[in-house]
Amino acid sequence: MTRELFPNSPNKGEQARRGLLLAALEKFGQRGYDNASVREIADAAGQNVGAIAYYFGNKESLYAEVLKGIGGYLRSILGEYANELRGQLASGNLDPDGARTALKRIFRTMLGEQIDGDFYKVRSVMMREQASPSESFDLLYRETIRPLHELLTRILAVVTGEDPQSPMAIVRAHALFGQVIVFTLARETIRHRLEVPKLGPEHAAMIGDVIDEHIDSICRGFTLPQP
Amino acid sequence: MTRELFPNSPNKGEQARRGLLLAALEKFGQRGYDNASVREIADAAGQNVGAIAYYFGNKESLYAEVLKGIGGYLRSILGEYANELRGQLASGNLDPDGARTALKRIFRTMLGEQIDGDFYKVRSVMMREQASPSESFDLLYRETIRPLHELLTRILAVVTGEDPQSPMAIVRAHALFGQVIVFTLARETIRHRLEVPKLGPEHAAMIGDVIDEHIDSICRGFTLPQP
DNA sequence: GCCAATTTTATACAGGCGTTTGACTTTCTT
DNA sequence: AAGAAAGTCAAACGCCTGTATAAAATTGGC
Repeated sequence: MTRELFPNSPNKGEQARRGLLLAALEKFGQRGYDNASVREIADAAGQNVGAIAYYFGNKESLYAEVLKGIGGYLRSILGEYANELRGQLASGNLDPDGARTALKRIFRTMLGEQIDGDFYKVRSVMMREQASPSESFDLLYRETIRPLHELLTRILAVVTGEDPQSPMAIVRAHALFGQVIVFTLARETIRHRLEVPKLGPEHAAMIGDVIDEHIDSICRGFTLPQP
Repeated sequence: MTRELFPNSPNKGEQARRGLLLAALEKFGQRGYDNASVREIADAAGQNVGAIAYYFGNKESLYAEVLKGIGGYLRSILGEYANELRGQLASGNLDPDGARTALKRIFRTMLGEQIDGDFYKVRSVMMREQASPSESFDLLYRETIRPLHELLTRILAVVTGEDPQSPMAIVRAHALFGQVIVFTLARETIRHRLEVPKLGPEHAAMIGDVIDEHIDSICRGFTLPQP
């Protein structure tokens, strides 16, 4: 649960292992699982091809380890705050205003990470997994994606007064979620449309402002009586 | 500009060509560009491997043709209505209420297509292209995605009163767009969360209802004075 | 400094890939 | 019906892949 994708270590073997994991993340992200060859990954890590078999058994297990690392990293981003919110939800100490603020903070954090941070290395792997989930993706979904999605749904349900288990509440949370991750998933589209060579923190801030507005508007639809 | 992904033809050669394109779309969608082998595609089309070289030159050109077909199909879905809206925009005959209705209709149409329709064959290919755009994707972006995105931005700008060329208007349209396509891009996630084996028309309807609400709320944020 | 365990290395292997080739069959034109 | 054009097909090519092997080099504990 550190902010490091893969923890460092003084051991020689562990360092080689870590180097392979980092190189694998990079190459899998850049070129996809199939296009990234084990030789290429080993070269990028300054290792021999055999090292992958030695440390991970085979290519697929290396990939599974990379996904595990991604899961831990993603959880670490929102980890403490998410637990805090879970506590407030459990004790009933989250009112609609607090829930609205929490949503905005979560989305801001996600946006910041996705546009700066090490996330860019993680992004492509995640996107490819959404397009064609591997067996290892199940683990990532169960341990990382679903808990976050459930948390979002429960927070939003505080605002809307819906049952957080109801399909509509889940769909609503997913739609809101979509407003954020579309800037990751369809990153090239928005980058082209804004005609910028690269999305930076200033874009993350502006996107955050727009999404804040939308969150406020949508929430107001529930707290204000319908006209 | 038909609703057929690839037009049929009485010619023998054209039929073989079409069979290869359909099989290629299916296989590229199921397994990705690299994993779908030319032998596999040819088999699925009931053709010999050499047929791909004969009709398309090589695998990459076959893929480019598939992407072209996808572009035409996507344009055909909203084609007439989009042109109608462009006319209304050009003549200034679109008021905020009409714009809001148009947004809802466009999103409903997209949702319906993405959940039923032939779109499911197209979806995986599109998702993979977002993860790692090929050279052929540029064409798809320029001729299909960008025009739709620009249209959405202009319609939304009628409601918000923003300059449709301004970054905020573009970002706002992208966020709204995200609410819809997240049900395609992160389809597995919502399917798991709703605990259904398959998303059907009834889900498309419910999702449409939720998104309509959100559109209305967000638009009301601009038409009503801030409290 | 030694020995055992760990790590690194080069090489080999079988299999699948996209593509090419050239002979063959079918279809169309006149 | 004949000849040309279009389409089909099996076989083979060179290349790259993931993995296995076994020898060589390095490391760490005593």
